[in-house]
Amino acid sequence: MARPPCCGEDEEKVKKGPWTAEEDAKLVDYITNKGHTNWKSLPKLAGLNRCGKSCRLRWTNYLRPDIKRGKFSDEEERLIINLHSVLSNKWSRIATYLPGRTDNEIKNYYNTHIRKKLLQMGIDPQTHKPRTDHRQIINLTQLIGAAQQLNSMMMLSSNSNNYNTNGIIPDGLLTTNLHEAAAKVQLAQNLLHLFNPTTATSASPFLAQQQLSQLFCNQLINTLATAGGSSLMVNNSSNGALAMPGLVSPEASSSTSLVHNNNNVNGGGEMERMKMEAENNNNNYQQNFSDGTTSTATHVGGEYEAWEKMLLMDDDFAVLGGSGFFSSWKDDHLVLE
DNA sequence: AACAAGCGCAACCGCCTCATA
DNA sequence: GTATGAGGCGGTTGCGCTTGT
Repeated sequence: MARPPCCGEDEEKVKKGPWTAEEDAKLVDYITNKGHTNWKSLPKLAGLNRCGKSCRLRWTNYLRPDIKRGKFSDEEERLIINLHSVLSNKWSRIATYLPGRTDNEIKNYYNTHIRKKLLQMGIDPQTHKPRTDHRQIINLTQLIGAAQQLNSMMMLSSNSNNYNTNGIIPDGLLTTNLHEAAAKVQLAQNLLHLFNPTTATSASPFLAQQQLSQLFCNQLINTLATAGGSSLMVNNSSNGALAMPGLVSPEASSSTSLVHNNNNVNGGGEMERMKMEAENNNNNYQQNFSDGTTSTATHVGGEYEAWEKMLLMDDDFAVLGGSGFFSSWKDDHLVLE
């Protein structure tokens, strides 16, 4: 049975449409003095002929005192793109990283401004991957540069002498740790998926793109092999995904890829899967490291939050923009055929 | 100046989740 | 275990403003 409207039989009497200044004042005045513990009863108590849901939306999206209005800064825009590439359309989650901005505002901004920009650059605004249907390819040189950057990072990560007793590489060497290394691996995987020529049809008219893809894949694979060797990277499962054997899920008897299937189709990919796995395991997720040590992470406010944070904030993480890989994506990295 | 088209954004709609009885 | 309802979320709509012709 369908749920009745939130305002029930009073619906036809309830005002809809734009709010007047007088209504705004009433709502602000009431919430300032009494707060909002029950949105359903609030309109009546505040003297408003509005549905409680409408009041809530008006307050959270417009009247709240901590709302930052005005144009989004470049920094905010970059952050939104980064967040969206990881969280997909989870606007409320994205909004938590932008103080003063509402999910609705971010959603509108993305759908009107950012989406257009990405499309113009040949990037699919939903998947954040290049749109092959528009004969547009990413600058190979830049991608190989990314792979080389990954290489040097992996060299440090793969050497156990670089870690302290906490499993973290000291700042003096590099501000990173195994988790960051895994994030980089995830990047590599994304790139491989992006450019894996086997995903192109043999009838593809874009031979040049395929050749470049093949070249890039070879470069990247060589770079990764040099950096990590078989001790760090293994070929996992039939999909050819690269795995990091240091991190093993509790259920899996063999290495579980941290990096495959990060396709954002369901808004999360592998990281979301790990979270779900953690939830199904009483919010715990055990990490078994190559040196025999283990650590258990919790889902809520725990390791996965940290993971997410790292993926979102790390300047070196390619798909997330920042000052590292693809730092100039905004300006020049796309080459039109 | 008048009109059409496009754009931006506030607001709404309907579904989902979760707490509670 | 189930039903119910409030709150939350993402998708969509529609109106007013701007820009182009």
